[in-house]
Amino acid sequence: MTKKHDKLVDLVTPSRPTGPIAHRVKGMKDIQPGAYPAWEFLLQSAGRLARLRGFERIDTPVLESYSLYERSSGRTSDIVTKEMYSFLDKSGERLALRPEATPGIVRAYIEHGWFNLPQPVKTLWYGPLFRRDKPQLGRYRQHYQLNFDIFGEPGPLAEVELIFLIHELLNDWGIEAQIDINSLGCVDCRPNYINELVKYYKEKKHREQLCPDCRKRLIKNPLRLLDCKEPACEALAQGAPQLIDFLCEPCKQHLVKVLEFLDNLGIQYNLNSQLVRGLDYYNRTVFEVVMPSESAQRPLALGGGGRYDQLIESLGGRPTPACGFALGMERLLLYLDPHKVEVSQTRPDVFLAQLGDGPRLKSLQLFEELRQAGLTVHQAFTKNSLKSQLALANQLKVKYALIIGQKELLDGTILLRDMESGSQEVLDLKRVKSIMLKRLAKTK
RNA sequence: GUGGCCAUAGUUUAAUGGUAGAACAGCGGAUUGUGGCUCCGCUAGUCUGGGUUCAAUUCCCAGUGGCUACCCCA
Repeated sequence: MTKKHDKLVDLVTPSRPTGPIAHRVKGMKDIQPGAYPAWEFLLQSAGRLARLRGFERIDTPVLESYSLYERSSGRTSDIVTKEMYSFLDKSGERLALRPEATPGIVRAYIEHGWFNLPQPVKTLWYGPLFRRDKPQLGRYRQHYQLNFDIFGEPGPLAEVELIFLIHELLNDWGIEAQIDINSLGCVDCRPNYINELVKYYKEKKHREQLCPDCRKRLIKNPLRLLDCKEPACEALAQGAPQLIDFLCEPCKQHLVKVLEFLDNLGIQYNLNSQLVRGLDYYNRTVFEVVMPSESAQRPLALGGGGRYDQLIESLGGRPTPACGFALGMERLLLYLDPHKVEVSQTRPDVFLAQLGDGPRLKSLQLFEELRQAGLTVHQAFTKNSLKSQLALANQLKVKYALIIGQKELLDGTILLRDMESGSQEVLDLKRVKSIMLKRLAKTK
């Protein structure tokens, strides 16, 4: 039997390495025991609050065709050009590990004809994303995002609803972050602005002062010139034409309406004319949730999003207005109030302790019985000393310990110990289940 | 991708060119069946590969990884 098994292993790993096991891949992260409560807290909270607002949970594949991202995110964006994990499938098709969520969601919207659902369609999406950039605080090559999207709503109410939801979520999580808002205009007015902007920076006296990064930006992504933190560039940006002055009338109205609604709802925001998003598909309203940082020049973004009215059409769907928002899980976890997580944790009900073989057998049965009755039961049947069992019970923060030894087994009884007060009483073994159910119902 | 800092038990760290010390955690024990406090014991470590040297965990180089500031982004 072992022979066969060895052969199998050899087939899988022809040249078995002899050294230490391979290490974790750069930029990847394990979620270790004890870390999950915080993740679950975020997910459950997001799920609950989003559902109340009519968002429905969806998922899309991790693997998509490379061209999806090439077409949607912009051929010049860093995400597509430098950071995507892509490879050639055996079929010859180039595939990619999704670097962002929106294109896949939009693809699904088009492919399954979600425009036939009652509009607007509101979706909640959660999953891992892959970008091969240099790891840093709150940045991993595999990271998790929560995405909220609204399809089919052209009016300012769509982004207002998203921002309101974000506001509620941050509140629920005890995260005091700032919401930045800006408008990027639309296909009609933005080109005019960019022209003006480029013209301004191309003037010789201005161009000569630009930092090397900004010279690249001038060609690649002129909007980014505005938020460079180099002193010289910053000074130049002061005198540069402002996007807001170039917005066409509909865009201006749209922005004003968004801000008006937010004011009415009492949501704090920061109108930030420098805010520019890195992806090509955004138009009109863009927003970011940022956390000011003492060490970095730039605040850490916990999330970002905006309107993308042309994306669906450009991916082959019928023209559909849409907007969306993404929150980075790892970054949220950096600031999540641990107290909120702790409070959300429910303590286990019972720890079953046993002494000796007979009692151990009995407690195995009892364990099943209590578990089926819906109680959270812990045990350590492999441990022998009562001391170590109770120590474990203590660490698990259980409410009650049930102790059964030889004596109890003979008497048909069991000891109930209240782990908080330390008081103990003898119970009839036959009635444990009903007594425990009653007690735990009372404390709830 | 560019720059800076760093690399010792699971974690936080100490020390030395000559057999690595602690704290926390883990496990066990302090008269036989009682947790949280205390005390004691045990387990466990110099990232990898080269070089210098009688001798390297220590010095040098490279790699890898981490942190961090940029770029970019969640």
